[in-house]
This record gives sequence, structure tokens and C-alpha cells, in this order.
Amino acid sequence: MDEPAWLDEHELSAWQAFLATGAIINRLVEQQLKDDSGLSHSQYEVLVRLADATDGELRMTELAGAAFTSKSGLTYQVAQLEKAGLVRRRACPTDVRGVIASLTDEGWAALRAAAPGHAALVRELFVSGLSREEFAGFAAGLSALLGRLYAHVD
Amino acid sequence: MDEPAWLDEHELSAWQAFLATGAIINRLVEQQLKDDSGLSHSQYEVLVRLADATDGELRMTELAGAAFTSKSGLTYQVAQLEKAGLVRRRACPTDVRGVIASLTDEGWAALRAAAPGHAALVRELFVSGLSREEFAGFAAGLSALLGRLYAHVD
DNA sequence: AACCAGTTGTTCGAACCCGAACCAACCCCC
DNA sequence: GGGGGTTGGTTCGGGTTCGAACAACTGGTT
Repeated sequence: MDEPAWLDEHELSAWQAFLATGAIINRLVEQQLKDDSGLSHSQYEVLVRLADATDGELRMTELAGAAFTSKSGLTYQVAQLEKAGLVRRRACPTDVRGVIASLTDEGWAALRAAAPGHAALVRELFVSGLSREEFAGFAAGLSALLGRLYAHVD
Repeated sequence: MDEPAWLDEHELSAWQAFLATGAIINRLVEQQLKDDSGLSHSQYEVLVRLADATDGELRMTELAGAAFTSKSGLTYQVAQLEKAGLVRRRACPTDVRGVIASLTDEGWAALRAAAPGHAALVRELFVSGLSREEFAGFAAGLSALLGRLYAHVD
């Protein structure tokens, strides 16, 4: 009974703003990366996750989890990156089924080349539009939300 | 010179959280709508924008702008919705080129049927994880960000 | 040792989405 | 009133994504 069928005014406008910002930012980031480095956003994310890992290597499943894509989607993207010479695949020594994706030297170089432009755009779109306090509050909300979501997926 | 090539710790974690929340929420919402109503999220958004407009009617271009999709993407979705009987297309009286998408009775019914489950999920994922103050701060940040983005697209 | 539930990564079919190209029609200004 | 630039919407081709099905393998249990 206390669960109305529609979102109220505040909920709705925040929700719409969330969808809109996500859509617009994603589009602009995608565009910038493609124009500037020939990488899609998902490919860039894959490179970043690999670079974050020790030795620039990660099992496929771990990578899929970190990059917010499905297993099959990752198989596709890694195949593309391998074709481009940015990523290498090798067998996992402890599990015959396993595949380890690992950054090549070209992969590191591509990431280093792409990062500054990407960082500049993210700052411009995402950071510099807010005051320090606004950004702090916003980031706190995001992080709380994310924690909640992890609990929800479990 | 004062533009570092990488995001700093705070920027990065907020940015990652933003990407992660967007990805997870979109996936869950997509899933819920599909299971519950057989609609994709974009289709649901189209229905919502039409329902918000006077008489449940909108020109294709306005609709594309409101639903954050490309013109061709919208053509596709409206075709799907028309096939499903939820939307009708008619000629625009003041512009021969124009096409007006309009909700059918079935469209209104489908939206009314889908809304409660969707609203409940959005509340659960997006609203109820934050305190009232957190949510207010978060929403303010979102809205400021969105304003900035609109200026950026112009 | 033999089973069996769960995991790993790929393949396959389908859906989706975008940008570019396109045609028709609009607008406006001379 | 008749160009020329702009806009409205669709079509087309290609790339991307997903989930389901699959086969191979693992680890624990008996």
C-alpha cells in the first residue's frame, strides 16, 4: 500500500538525470577515444584493468567481472585486441581450461598514449563541473550506491 | 603542464564508481523490464516520453532527443513498438516529412502495467540505498553535472 | 577410482545500435 | 518564385552485445 506505482517528482528527476548523464558522457567518451586512439570505450577499459593487475595479466573471468561485460562480450573484445596486437592470450598453468589475457608492449604503449586525452575529457565532463564540496558529496553518494549494488548482486 | 596524464585517486575512484553503477543498474533494470513486461529499457523510455507529452504524441526527432538515442536507433525501436501494437505512426499535418509517434490504448496499458515494477526496482536500487541528505547531495551533483553537459553539447 | 555439481571459455543466433548516405520537403532570402 | 542550405526520417552496412547451449575440465565426496 505504501508503495506508489510511479516515482515521485524528486526521484524521477534524479533518475532521469542519472540516465541522461550516463548516456551523454558515454557517448562523448566513446567518441573521443575512437577519434583519438581508435579504441572503443570497452576496449580501453579492458586495457586499464589489465594494466592495474600484477604483471598486466588476468584470467578471462576476472577480467569480465572487472570490466562489467558478459563473458561472451569479453571473448569478442579480447579477440579484437589480440588482432590489434595489444593483448596476448596464453594458457593458465594451474587450470587447463583457463586463459590468461596479458598486455603486450604495444598494449602498454597504446594505453599510455590514450590515457592523457581520456583523462582530460573525464576531468572536463565529470569533475570540473562541480565545486569541491559538490564533488565530494556526489562521490560519496556514488560510492554508497555502489556498495548497496554489490550487496544486491551477490 | 598542470594537466596530469592520469586521474588522481579520488577522481579515478569516483569515475570507476560512476561507470560501475551505470553498468550494474542498467543491466538489472533491463533484466527486470524484459522479464516482467517483455520491454527493453529503451522501449520503456520511449513509452514514458510519449506518455509525458500532450496527447501521448511526439515528433520522431523530439522523441529521439528526449530518449537519448540516435535517429536511426529510434526508427528501429518505434518500428518494434508499432509491430507490438503499442505505438502508432501518423503523418504530421504541418510538415509532410514529419512523422508523429503516438501511444495506442495498448501502449498506455502496457506502460501502466510495467510502471509499478520498474518504479519499485529503481527505488530499491537507486533511492533507498541513501539517506535523505545523501540523496539530496547526490541529486544536486547529478543535476549540476547534467547542466554542464548540456552546455558542452550545444 | 568414479561420480557429480559447479566452473571456464568459446560458439552461435539474434537483437540492438550507430554513423553515413540518401531523398524529400522545408525555409528563407534575393 | 526559384535556387541553396538545412532539416526529417528511413535505409543500409557493419560492429557490438547478450544469453543460451556446449564441451572440457575441476574439486570434493563417496
